[in-house]
Amino acid sequence: MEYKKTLQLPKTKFPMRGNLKVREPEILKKWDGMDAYQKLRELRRGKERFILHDGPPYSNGHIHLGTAVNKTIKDFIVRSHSMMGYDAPFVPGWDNHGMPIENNVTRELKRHRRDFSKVELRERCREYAKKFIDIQREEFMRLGGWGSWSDPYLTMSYDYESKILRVFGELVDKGFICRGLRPIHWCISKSCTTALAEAEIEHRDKISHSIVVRFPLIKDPNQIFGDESPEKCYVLIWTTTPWTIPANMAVAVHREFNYSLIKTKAGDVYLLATDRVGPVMEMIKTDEVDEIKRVPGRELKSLVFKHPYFDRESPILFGDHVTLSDGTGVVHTAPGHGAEDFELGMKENISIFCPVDESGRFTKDAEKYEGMTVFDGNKVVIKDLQDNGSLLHYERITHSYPHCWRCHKPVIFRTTTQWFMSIDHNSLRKKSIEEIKKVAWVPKTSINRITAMVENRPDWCLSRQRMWGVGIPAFYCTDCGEMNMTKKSIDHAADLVAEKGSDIWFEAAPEDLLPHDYVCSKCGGKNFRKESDILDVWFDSGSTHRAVLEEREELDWPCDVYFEGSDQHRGWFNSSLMIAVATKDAAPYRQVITHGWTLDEKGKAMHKSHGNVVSPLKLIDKFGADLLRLWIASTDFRPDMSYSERNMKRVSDAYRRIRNTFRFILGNLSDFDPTLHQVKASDMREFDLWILHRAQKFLEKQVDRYKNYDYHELYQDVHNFFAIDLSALYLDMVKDRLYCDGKSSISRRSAQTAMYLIGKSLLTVIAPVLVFTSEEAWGYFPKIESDPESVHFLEFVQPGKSFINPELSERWERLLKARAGVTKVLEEARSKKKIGHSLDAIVYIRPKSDDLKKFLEEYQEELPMLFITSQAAIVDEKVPSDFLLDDEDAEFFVQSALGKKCERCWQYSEDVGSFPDHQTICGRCYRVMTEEMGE
RNA sequence: GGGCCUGUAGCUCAGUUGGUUAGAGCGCACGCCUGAUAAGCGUGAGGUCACUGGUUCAACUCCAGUUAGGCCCA
Repeated sequence: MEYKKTLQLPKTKFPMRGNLKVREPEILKKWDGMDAYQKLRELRRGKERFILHDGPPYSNGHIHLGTAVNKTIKDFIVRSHSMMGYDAPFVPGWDNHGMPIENNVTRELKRHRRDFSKVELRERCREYAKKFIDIQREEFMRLGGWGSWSDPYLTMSYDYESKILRVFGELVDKGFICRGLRPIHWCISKSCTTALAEAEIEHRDKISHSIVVRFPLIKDPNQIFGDESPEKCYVLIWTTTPWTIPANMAVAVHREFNYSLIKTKAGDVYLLATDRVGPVMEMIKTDEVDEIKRVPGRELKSLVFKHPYFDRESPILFGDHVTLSDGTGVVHTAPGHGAEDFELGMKENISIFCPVDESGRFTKDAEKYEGMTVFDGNKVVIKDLQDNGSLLHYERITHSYPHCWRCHKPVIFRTTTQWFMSIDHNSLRKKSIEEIKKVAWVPKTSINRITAMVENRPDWCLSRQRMWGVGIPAFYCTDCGEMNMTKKSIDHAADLVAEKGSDIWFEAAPEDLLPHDYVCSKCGGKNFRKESDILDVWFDSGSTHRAVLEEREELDWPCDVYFEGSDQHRGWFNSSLMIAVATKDAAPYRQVITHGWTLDEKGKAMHKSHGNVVSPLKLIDKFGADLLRLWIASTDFRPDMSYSERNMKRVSDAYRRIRNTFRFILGNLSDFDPTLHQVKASDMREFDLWILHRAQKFLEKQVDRYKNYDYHELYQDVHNFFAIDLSALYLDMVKDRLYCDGKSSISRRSAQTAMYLIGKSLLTVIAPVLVFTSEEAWGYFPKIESDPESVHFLEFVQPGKSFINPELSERWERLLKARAGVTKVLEEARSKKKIGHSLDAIVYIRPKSDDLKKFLEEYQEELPMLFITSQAAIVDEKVPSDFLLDDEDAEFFVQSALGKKCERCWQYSEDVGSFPDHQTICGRCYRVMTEEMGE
């Protein structure tokens, strides 16, 4: 007879292999069909809210690995909180305006761009942005994240654009907005031609011209140079931007440094910092020199030098920014072309001279250089200096220099009239720092970064000389030139934008953008010109909390969490904070979590030019979204995350373990109906209660992991629980009962009850990470009436606190310790070919203490199950055996199992053969066959 | 150049206020099973805790410096 057919072997259609590439899209379709996200909202309606506010990615290009990591962890956060019972909505958003899109659009049009009006170009930008919103939405959704994808927030939506203007209006009203002449980074490349914000600058190496130049002395009222003939006296300066020489207005020294007068063999006298004499003399290749005088910097006051070739004075000024780290200790000062130079110039009432236009060409103020670009001008300036003998040294050097983050070209400093948000108005900076202290920063150290950021940031330059964005709603009176902008005029514009979009600003005539009968506040004139600058896109995204948190019914201001990459300390965390504190006196977030960057296998940043960029789309195609999600969960996101194929392999293995364990559980629950077959705890087997205790403890811990965002520890714990507690221990040992005991026996139902309770709990605990697999398994899982159609609608399920039983747990831990000795001695016997399967063996244990002996004897019945041997015995004397192990608690001996192998359960037993109608099976199986199987 | 962060077995992570031979899982090696089978089980080998110096009776843990990498800035 084929006894195999009388066993309850696992039976399930849940496939062993994930085949995620095919299955995940099916599940997505299912979710779409049931409107899953909305349904979850309804289920959680009225519950306490947990709001994660999505930072908007830029709607340009496909998603990359970093974006995938960001959105996926956001999904972990949102889903886990939803499973904790919160109403946790997720409203995704996109940042749409800005240079990159404008550049791409104009680049596509090439030279035809001039045939298009601003409004037409903006229309193209809008289409471009829309295209990538759709692309990225598809890509994000494929990752498995739930959210209001059909109704995201977009910074280019009319409502949003209108809200930007209203927020701007509030700032105007409160006095935060001002116009001013400022030196700013300026990109002169054809595609940009704009002011750049701090965040739009990247530093990279550049080859520059390093020059040392002498400026002749013209005024020396205090006789610093003494009797030296004035036409031989000079001050030395060093610069790496020769093109700023035409804009030189002064030379700066440090009060606290010493300066030397150096006389060369040729009789020239040079003024420079004492500490710089050596290096500079070496540079200009003059070593035969005498120091004829040493003067404290403060005494150099009133010296005036002459511009090397323009008829212009260049007086000595004092500046704290002067250093001795390189150069001559005397700084060439061009207030039109540098931040510190500008500040010094303002302070000392030096004219802010900026003879360079927006395309980087010298203006007529630069006289002979008019029309040249500054970078071409470099060479001409150097030649001019050389020709008139002012150039003492020239070389090319490589140094770190600011570049435009979009076109990657070097930028220049240029002083222009810009719009600013004042960071110190109304104590904004101070208040912001106070607000920072009230926010929970994760990791804790990130508070250092944001604080330093806010303490040191300059005023926010809000204007951009571009067209793809929200126009700054200012008007200039064409009669008197007065700038006109009030909260009322801005609100009027905002109303129009709400209705027609910000295009209206570019389309309509000024009078159609102003309230009726509006007149110039200064002269009463009625003719206006519109401001042509637009707002910095960081202003758009810095307003999300106002335009989204505040405006959406399902969201709240402030929100619970911002979660972004660590670069956003300077970006979104900062801009959001500025606007929030300025307009609402508080931070827009209670907690800010930052994640590191995704690096390649070697820990290097991913760059297109390095060819080490990993596409999440390719990974999904190859491995499936759940595997990508599992990799993300497995890696601590706080430092940087290093991606490699090797890691993906490791995660695949872990995934298979998890999947197969579920498959085994499902297979063994195929005949289990929880409403009919659950065994109450008091009737359950002790071993089943032990695993329920373990599971309960484990699951409680994992909820804390979710609360603390410790997904990588959760991953480790989950994997260990599956691999050790379940697969290696519990499930392996319980197989005999599941397979061989009577189908409806209480021992089997007891095991099934444990597996059912644990299985359901585990599905919920992995659900936030393995969104697809948990859903798929849920489809095969035994249900009760109240079970929802999606596992993601559940709150975290646990077997119950009543299963916590430390005393019982301690006893089973002790038994498992004995088991460790047994497996070792079995391995010894196996390696010598004495046994194959552990059921081939009987194990004898000779405890070294009476206590252990007594304890093991209590569990005599359970020992064979525990060891998966046919028999186990506690003995007082040594047992003759070649296979023994002596550990600190006991001695272990192995012999061949007694009796014959039962054909049904494969255990050896001495009663095999004693049942005439079933000659090849043991007593236990005989009873099952005759009584429970009703034979 | 400055600020902040990171560096524990091949991989991913633990390691409580400094205190006995630094842990886990995976991977790897070897073996078993063939009633979870493109599965399952067992045993075992892997670490000068980035480096150097210091504090201490004692340092992966504290301090200083170096080095490698990251983000932000100049």
